[in-house]
Amino acid sequence: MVNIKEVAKQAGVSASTVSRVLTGNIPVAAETRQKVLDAVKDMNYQPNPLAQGLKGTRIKAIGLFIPNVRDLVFPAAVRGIEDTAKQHGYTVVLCNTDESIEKELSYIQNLRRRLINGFILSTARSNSPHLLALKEEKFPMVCLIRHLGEELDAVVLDNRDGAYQAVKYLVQRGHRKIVILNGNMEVYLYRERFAGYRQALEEAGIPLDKRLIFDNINGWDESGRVVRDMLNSGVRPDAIFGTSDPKAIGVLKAVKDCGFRVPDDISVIGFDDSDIAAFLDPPLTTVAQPFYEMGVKACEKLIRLIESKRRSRPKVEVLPARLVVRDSVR
Amino acid sequence: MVNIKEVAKQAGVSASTVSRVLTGNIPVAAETRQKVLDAVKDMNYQPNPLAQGLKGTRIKAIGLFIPNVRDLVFPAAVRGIEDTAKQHGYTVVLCNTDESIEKELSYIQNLRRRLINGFILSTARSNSPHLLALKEEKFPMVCLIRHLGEELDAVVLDNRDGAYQAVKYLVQRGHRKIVILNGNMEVYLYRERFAGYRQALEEAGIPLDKRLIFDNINGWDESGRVVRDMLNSGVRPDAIFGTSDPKAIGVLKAVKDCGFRVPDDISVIGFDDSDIAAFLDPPLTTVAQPFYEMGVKACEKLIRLIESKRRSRPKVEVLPARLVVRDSVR
DNA sequence: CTGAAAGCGCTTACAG
DNA sequence: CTGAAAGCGCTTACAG
Repeated sequence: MVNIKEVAKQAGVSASTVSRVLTGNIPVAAETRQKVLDAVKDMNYQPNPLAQGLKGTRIKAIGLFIPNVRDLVFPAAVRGIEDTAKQHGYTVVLCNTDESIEKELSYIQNLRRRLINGFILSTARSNSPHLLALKEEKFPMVCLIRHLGEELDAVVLDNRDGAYQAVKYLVQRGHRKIVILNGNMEVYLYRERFAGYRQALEEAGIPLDKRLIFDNINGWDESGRVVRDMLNSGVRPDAIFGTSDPKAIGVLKAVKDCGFRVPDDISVIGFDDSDIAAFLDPPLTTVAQPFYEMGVKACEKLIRLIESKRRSRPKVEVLPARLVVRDSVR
Repeated sequence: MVNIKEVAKQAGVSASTVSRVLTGNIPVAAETRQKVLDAVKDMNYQPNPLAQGLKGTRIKAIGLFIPNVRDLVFPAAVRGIEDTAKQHGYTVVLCNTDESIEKELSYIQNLRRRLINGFILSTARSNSPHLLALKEEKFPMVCLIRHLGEELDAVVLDNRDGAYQAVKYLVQRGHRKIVILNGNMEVYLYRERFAGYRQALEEAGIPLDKRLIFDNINGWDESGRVVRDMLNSGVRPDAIFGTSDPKAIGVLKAVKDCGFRVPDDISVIGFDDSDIAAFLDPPLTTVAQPFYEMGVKACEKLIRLIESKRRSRPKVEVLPARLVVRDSVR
């Protein structure tokens, strides 16, 4: 690999000059500049980012924390982030945290030292002191999809309203006995979605029924199991609200496995509008979360944070939720 | 961030000594060693990987090229890779190439200079001179899922046999008019799958029928469109073989949209056994490609390549395909 | 076994 | 506008 000295030699200038034309913020005579540019092109020279990084220049990389790429919902966001990063010359390091604090810590340990200029976090529970600590160090970071309150920049959906819209729609269609399959209530977004559920029911004068409320459910296997147990035990709801598409997918299958039709016997509604939603049978009615766009926004926000000198106050950007009506609700 | 000098000072030794105990391959007196370790622990010191990288030490990062994380099939492989990488202290940089040579080139340009120790490529078409060139430079790399012949290490499935098993199964179940929806024939793996299709038909004495063979089809939208057109034009196959699960998913929907039942009227078979396959309706019969395990294997192979001095001859590891029978074939 | 020195490939004050 | 020098934080021959 050719280095700056060899380029300097070929161009007949000093290494300093080469560096100056390449970094670009210090003026160089047009003629000299051209000679350097020619040599650079000729030798196909590219500065070593490690050396640049050592000098404090940007290494142009960001760390992305998500629970699991393998979850239906994250790839679209990841793609939005990566596309945006690439566009700005940044590289993205993927970290699967499985929502484990230990894993997060070990990634942070590993990446913190200048190998990365900032983080996008899609992983936060309410108690994340290690993340707040990073924030204290002025490490650029933005939360995506999930967030930790007002202290950190974030791009999130209006989760309460999304759930509200979903359940309100169910109510409007005449359903009253509405099951909610919710995620871990330690995660802010699930608390919000529950709040939306409750609000819609309250407005309709439908009392909360503990037997219809299921917490801390993850993914399709778990949601399927819960629904099967419920149905087998004789409970017979009008509709089931899965607070994520994976949960709704588990519901779809479990309901049919138990001999009921969707939506004729039981309506199902999801949350996410993942890529597969329209291809399910029946096509899933669900609340859209524009993952790709959210990824783009989060990444742009982060790069702005990294590249701007002064810190402005953190802002959490709340995007509107939108119900996508397909055929899984009667 | 504390650096090696400060640690040396606290431990009362030279920076050289600190470096020696940390890298570990040069002997240090037990007592000195302990002092250093104490200081390191005390100050929570971690060497700056940038500086280490500059000196030629491993930066411990790998670049992962896939067409698109958002495709159903890649996340599981990505996860296998990332888990393995993490276990070995490596970091993975995700690159979505969209099968574009230009994108690949720009990633290579960007990552080559020591920011990455090697590549995992899941992206190769048959003409990939830029990848072969990397290989020439002795850059460690391994192909995953797709490969480029014998010159490069690789972990792939026995694609021909997988397709053969699928179509043979169809034939055994009494189907004769079997449509194949195949991918881009420039991709080796799709040529192989086609070969398997042909072989199974030949063995059964069923002549190839051009009207049942569709090439260069990508993803569910395209496959759905093709199937709808075919069905509307009056062609009525016994079975449809989608050479990837996404294609099969498009088929499932299109067939039903056209008023036919799966599998009663038309059987459908896929390839991949993606996570969602069992949750489709009907659950999809498909050829399993153990993505996670393949990711693990590829990553281990790459790390071995990176960390071993001498190059051994490239080996392509071909894993056996396995048909997973569910309910989409009559 | 240990320290002082050189050097990895850059960038950026410091002179001129 | 340009060059020589120092320095980023390490590692590793070179002496001792």
